[in-house]
This record gives sequence, C-alpha cells and structure tokens, in this order.
Amino acid sequence: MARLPDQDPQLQPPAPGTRRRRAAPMDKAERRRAILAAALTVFARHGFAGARLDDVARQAGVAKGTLYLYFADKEALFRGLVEQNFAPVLADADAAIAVFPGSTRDLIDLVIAILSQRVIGTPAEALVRLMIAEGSRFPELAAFYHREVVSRALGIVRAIAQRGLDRGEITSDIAVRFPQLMISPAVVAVVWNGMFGSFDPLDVRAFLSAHRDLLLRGLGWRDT
Amino acid sequence: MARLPDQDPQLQPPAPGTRRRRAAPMDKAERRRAILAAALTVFARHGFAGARLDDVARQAGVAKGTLYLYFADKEALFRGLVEQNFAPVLADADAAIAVFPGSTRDLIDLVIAILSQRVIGTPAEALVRLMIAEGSRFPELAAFYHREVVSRALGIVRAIAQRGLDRGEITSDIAVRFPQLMISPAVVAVVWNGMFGSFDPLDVRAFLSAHRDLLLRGLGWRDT
Amino acid sequence: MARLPDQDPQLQPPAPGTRRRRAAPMDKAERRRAILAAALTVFARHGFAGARLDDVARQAGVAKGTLYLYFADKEALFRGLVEQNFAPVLADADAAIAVFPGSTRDLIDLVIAILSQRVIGTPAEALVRLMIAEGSRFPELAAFYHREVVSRALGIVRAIAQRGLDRGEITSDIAVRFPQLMISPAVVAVVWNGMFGSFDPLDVRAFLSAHRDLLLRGLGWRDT
Amino acid sequence: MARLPDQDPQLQPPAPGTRRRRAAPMDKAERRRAILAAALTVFARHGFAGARLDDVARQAGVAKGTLYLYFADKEALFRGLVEQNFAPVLADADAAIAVFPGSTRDLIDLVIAILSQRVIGTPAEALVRLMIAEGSRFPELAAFYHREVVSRALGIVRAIAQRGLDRGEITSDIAVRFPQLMISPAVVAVVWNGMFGSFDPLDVRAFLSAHRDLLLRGLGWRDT
DNA sequence: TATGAATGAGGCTTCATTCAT
DNA sequence: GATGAATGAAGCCTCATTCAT
Repeated sequence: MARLPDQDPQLQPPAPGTRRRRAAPMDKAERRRAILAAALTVFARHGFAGARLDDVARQAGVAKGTLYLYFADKEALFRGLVEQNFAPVLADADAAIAVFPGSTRDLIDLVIAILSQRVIGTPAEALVRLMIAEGSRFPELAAFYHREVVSRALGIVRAIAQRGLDRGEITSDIAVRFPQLMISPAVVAVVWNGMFGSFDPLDVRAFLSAHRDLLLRGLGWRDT
Repeated sequence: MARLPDQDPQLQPPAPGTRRRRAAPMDKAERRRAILAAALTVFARHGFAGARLDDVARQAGVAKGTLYLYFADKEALFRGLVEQNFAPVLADADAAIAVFPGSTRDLIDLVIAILSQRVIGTPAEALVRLMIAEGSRFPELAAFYHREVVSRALGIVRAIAQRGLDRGEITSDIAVRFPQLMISPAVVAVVWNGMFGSFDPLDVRAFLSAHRDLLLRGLGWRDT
Repeated sequence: MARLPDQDPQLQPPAPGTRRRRAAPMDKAERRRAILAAALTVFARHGFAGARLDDVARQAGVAKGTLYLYFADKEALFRGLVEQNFAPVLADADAAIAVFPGSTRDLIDLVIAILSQRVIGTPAEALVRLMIAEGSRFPELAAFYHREVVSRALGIVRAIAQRGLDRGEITSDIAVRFPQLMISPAVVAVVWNGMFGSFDPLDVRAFLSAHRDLLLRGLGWRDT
Repeated sequence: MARLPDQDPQLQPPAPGTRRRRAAPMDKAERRRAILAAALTVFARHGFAGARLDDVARQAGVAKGTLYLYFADKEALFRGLVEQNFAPVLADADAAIAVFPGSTRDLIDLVIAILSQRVIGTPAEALVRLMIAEGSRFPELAAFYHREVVSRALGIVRAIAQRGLDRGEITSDIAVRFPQLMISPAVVAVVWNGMFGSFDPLDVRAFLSAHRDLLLRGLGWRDT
C-alpha cells in the first residue's frame, strides 16, 4: 500500500559504511521528550497500528532499542503520549478558569482562546485526532482520557454555564445538561482540518467565533 | 498487544471434524455485498492497518483468495467500503429534503431524524468513525468523501438555512456561512459513543433535540 | 559467537533474482513430517533457544510462514517433536515386551536390541539428548516425557525384573527398586556420543553388552 | 515463551527511590568468583543461549559492562565457568584416591561419597547438566571437559578396578574396559533430578548405594 | 470462479556488546 | 576500573498477497 511519506526526507539512513556516532548525550527527561515528540508525529500520521517504531526512533534520533529503555512497548509509548500531552493544557485551563472573575461571555471567549491557542494548530490537536481515531481500540486509554480530560473539561463548561445561570446572564440550562454541545464545533474543527484541511481548510477562529455568537444567543444571553 | 475480541463469538471456526459445507451459492453482487458488510465490521473495529483480511473473509463466508476477485487489494476494499456505503444514505437524504414543503423547523427535525435513524446506531456510524480515523491517511478517499458526502450534506444544510432566511423564519446567516455548526453535535455524538459509549453513553436523541432547540433560538427562529 | 555450521552447505539461499518456485505440493501429513524432521536436526544441533526457525524452514524446504500453519509457535514445534517421536518406539517396545515368552536374559537382550536399533544412532537419540538438555526448561514437557516415556519404560524394566524374580532366574530385587540402574548405561552412551563421539566414540553395542553381563551377574543370574 | 522465573525473588530490582549504594569493594579475584557463581546459576537455569548477561550481572552485583572486563564475551564466560569449576572437585578426587590404602570396596564407597557430597546437590551438579546440555555445541569445551575431567575420572576408576583385579578382590575386567559403566548411575541421577526432581525425586544416596551392591556382585567381589 | 495453503517481506522486541562518563 | 545507557543485528511471528488446484 502507498504509505504516506515521512516528514523529513533529509533524514535519510546514513550511507552504508558510515556508522552513526552515538547520539550526543541528553539527560533522560530530554530524551524521553524527544521520543514522545517523534512518536506524536509518527502516530498522528500513520495511526497506532500503522506507525513504525523504526520511524519513531529515527525521528527521535535514537536507536530502535533505545525506545525500550523508556517505554515497555508500542502501546506504552502511545499511553505515554496521551498522559503527557493533555496534562499541561488541562492544568492551565483549570487554573485559568477556576478563578476567572469576568462575565460568562468573556469566560466563553477565554475557553475558546485556550482551545485556539493551546490545542488547535498544535501537537495536541494531532493527539486529539489520534484519540478520536484510536480511542475505541484502547478502552483503558479512552477511559483515562474520559476521566482525566473530557469529564474535567465538561465540568468546567458546566460550571461556566451554571455561573451564567446564577448570575442571570443566560436563561437556558441546556449547556448544563449537555456541555458537549459547547465544544462540539471545536471537535469538528479538529477533525475537519485533519481530513480536509489540505484542500478545504476551515478558518477555525472565525468558525469558533460564529459558534460563540450562536451559543450566546441560543442560551438567552443578556447583558447584565 | 491485546487485540479487541472479534464481534460474534458464535462465529467460531467450526468444531474440528465438522466440515463447513460450501456456502449456498451467491451471485456476484450478493457476494460483493457480503464482503463489504464484513469489511465494515472488521475495519470499524480494528481500523485500516489493524484489520485482517482473514477476518473479513471469514465473516463474509468466503475464502481469503476470493476477496481478491472482487477487490484489487486491501486499500481497494476500504475504498469500496466508503464509496458504496454512503451512497444510499445520501440519496435518501437528498431526495427527502429536496422536495420538502414544510417549515425550517420541521426540516431541521427531519434532518435530525434522518441522522438518528439512518446513521446513528447503524453501520454507517461505524463508517463515519472509520473515515474520521483513517481519512487523513487516504487523501483521495477523504477528497471523495468530502466531495460526495460532506459537501453535499453541507449544501443541504445551507439550502435549508437560506430558505429559512428567505422565508423570514430565522434571522442569522451563521448557518449559511458555517453549516458545519449544524452537524457538529451529530459528529460528536458518533465520536463520543465510539469512545465512551460503553461506560458513559450519550443519549443521542435528547442530545440532538437539545441542539435543535439551541440552534433555533440561536438562529433567531420566529414562527411565521 | 561462532555458530555450528548448518548441515548441508549446498542449501544456500538462492541467488538474488531467482525466485524459488512454490514447493512441490505435499499432503499435509507429509509436509508436517518434513518440518518435524528438519526441526529435529536443527534443535538437536543448536538446542531450543539457539535454533532458528529460519533454518528449520529452509531445511524443510518451506517458507518461514508455513511453519506457523502447522505449529503455533516454536515451543509447539518442540512439543510436536517430542510427542511424535517417542510414540512409535514406545508402542513397539510395549507390544514386543508385553507378550515376550522367553527367559529374563533373552528379554534383557531384547530391550537392549530395541534400544540399539530404535534409539541409538537414530533421530530418536538426538531427541533423547535434546530432552536431557532442555528438559528442565520445559517442565510440562518433562512431565509429559516422564509420564509417557520414562515411567512406562521403567515399568517395563520392573516387570521384567519381577518376572525374573518370580521365576527364580535372578535373586536380587534391586532392579525392581531402581529400574533406572538398568538403563543408565544407555543414557550415558547417548550422552557420551553426543559430546565426545566425534573424537572418542563409544562402541555402544559392546558397552551395552558388557552392561548386560555385569547386570546378570550382579542380579544373581542363574540358569533355570 | 514462558521463561523460567529467576531463582531468588528477593533479588528484585530495588524499590524506586532507594538507590543501591555501590557494592562494597571487592578485589578482582573475589569479583571474578562472584561473576562465575552468578553465571553458573543463570546458565544452569536457562542454558547457554537462553541465559541473559543482564541476569548474570545483576546476580553478581556488578554492572553489565563489568562482565566484559573479566570475560571477553558470553562464550568466554561459559568457558571460564567450566574450566574453573571442575578443577577443585577433580583435584580433591585425585588427591584422595591416589594415595588411598584401603580395599576396592571402600574405595568405591569413597568415590560415591565424593560424588554425593561434592557433586550431587551442589552447583557442580548444575554444571554437569550444563555440559551435557551444551557440550555438543562447544566442541572445544567438550574436548577440554573430556581431557581434563572425564578421562581423568575414568582413569581413576580404571585404576581402582585394575588394583582390585591385581589384588584378587574382583574377577571381572569389565570395569577396566568400560569404566563408564561405573559412573553411569551418577550421571543418570544428575539428569533425572534435573528433569523430574520436582515431582519424582530420586533418592540419590540409596540409588548409588544399590548401584554399588550391584556392581560389587557383578564384578565378582570377594573378601580377601 | 473459488479455494486456502503457501509465501516472504516487514514489524516488534530482545539482548550481546560498546563506550562516554 | 566500573558503570549502565545506548546501540543495532537478529529472531519470532504476522499477514497481505499469490497461485496451483
């Protein structure tokens, strides 16, 4: 089958006879990050089953065996990817939102901004796509993702909506009952650009902005 | 890696000693359908790279070599899957909507109903998930899907919205500019139930119904 | 590490460019035998862990993947080896001895003859060596070997000895209590020729014959 | 394949957080002994090909690289194992027997006692088993073993037997012609307990004692 | 046309050996 | 000398594809 080309064609295997010097020493954490970064690229491009650890190793600049010093096997590498990449975004979002003092409208904008800046167009976006693609094949990982990422994110949304209701800024409780509705367009944007971005890109910022307008109106926004 | 169990444990290999008699003869079209149906199940469960043609053949009740009489290779089988399966849904939707005489509200309900009944919870849902998962790895297929399915569906949505504007039933043109917003929740519902459905299922009907309410309000619905 | 050369240096890999024709068809049983025969050679030469399935396949004249149509994995192949090779010898020995009418002396000669002709110098000899070498690493297989081969063989020896006692042909019950003593030299002969046979071969026939004499005298043989 | 568990489960890797302090300094000879002792354990359990130098290093309490300061490679380590470990037993046997003044019967008892106490049930037993298992794969080592251990041991047996003949203590020269017959049961005992010891152990002392009785009678023992 | 045994390239993983610290 | 992270060759096994029947 025609395989998607690997990213950097300059990273050819060294000419036979030349023997690659042992990689410059990194500390463990740095090398672990390098491996995870490479894994994200390769997994995002080829999917879990289609990814070759050979490619991950090459992109990370390490030998194949080295991967196994950091991750027990391919699946553990995937798990490491998920566990490592969502934590910072989530923590930041949690922190930013928990103490937010402004109006619900501004809060929604903040969430959208966080999504736009910390997820959309970043490696995390590829990871979201990867989770969507492979989630059903990794039930434990899906559960982890649900528990650690999704339900926390939805909790935040719910809290925002509830606060808006309490303040009288909005009148509908739909967002409390179905917080997924609030982030659906973000999901779609990620999926869309993954599939069609190359020939029919979606302007995510405008798209989410329109979503915000629709949302506020739909939720019965009134200035207070 | 732990592989997901195959769907129907009753489809065990026959007990040794029993010899499955040659399947009742099918004509070509029937056999092709059987293969595609089996392929949908297997691909949906394991993804493209993870699917085994052995499993497809067994589920289709044909020999492995027979697959190659109907499809050139694994990729052609996947292509056939996508190309064949969206046609009927789309045709129905097209037909139903093109001549629809009622109000925009009722039309939205109709679309939601079609989604609910013809996609959500059916094999087509698995296909959508499969496209989301593998789309970026099959650019031609993604383009085909975009051209034949997505853009047509969005065209329908756009037409509905435009008609609503023209009739004065809604006031916002957001749905004309970003028809993706209208179907985002359906996409999310499919994705959600694929990943989390086993332990936190989403009530799709209620979810889409809430979406409709939000939408109508957001679009400035007024009875005419 | 210097690896023992493979048996037949004429079985080189085919020159690149030539593509070996699909092997002449054999029926399953015949091919299974070919694989087992090759496996016996390779395992006997390199031990279980040191054997390469590549070599087994080449010697059997099949492709690597074909092995897996007949045996689930390397261990199953080893198991198949043990299970297949001991059965016939054992069955024959059982049958021959069970109805033996002659004197104990002649019976001992018969057992020695069976060992000499059916084990020593045959593939089964290599298998005995292999079991001795690898037995402790395959507890289940050792248990199988003990149950199906060793304890049956010892039972036969015991029966012979008991009959000799009953008939008054011998006076010592040592062979009933420690039948292993009767076959120890055969074991040693096999081991010896495996290790030292190439530069200090043991004349097994003379060796076992001397053992018989010693044995008869030691057991208090008297003509009756 | 299911790998045999490592012997001492208390030798776990240290709990994370605890950092094993550098081992108390050993001098070279001491460290060499530690490595050989560890190697004996690991090789005996897993065979040559199956042994992991990682395990040897861990059990010896040294780093993996350190092994290579003492032995050129895995094979040299194995060689060192054999060469080093037989020396002391042999020397002792040699010394004890060379000057032995008593009767042949007592001398036989002495040899059996040496075997029982210095081989059976000791690490040397494992080494014998290891030689039996791997001997044919290491011709040089087998030759060394034959020259340094086996032929010397058989020479001793032969000398004993010859002395018995000369003294008129025994009448048969079988033991002079086939000294292997004398030690066969010891070999079998070692092999037996390696394979079946866990579920059908052989009482070596009684076994060898019975062997001695049989032997003396078979050789025509008479008190002088 | 249909079959399914056979093929062999290719992937994951292990582990003997090296080498910078 | 000692360390242990890094290396990469090599082995087991899978599975898309072929082909003789």
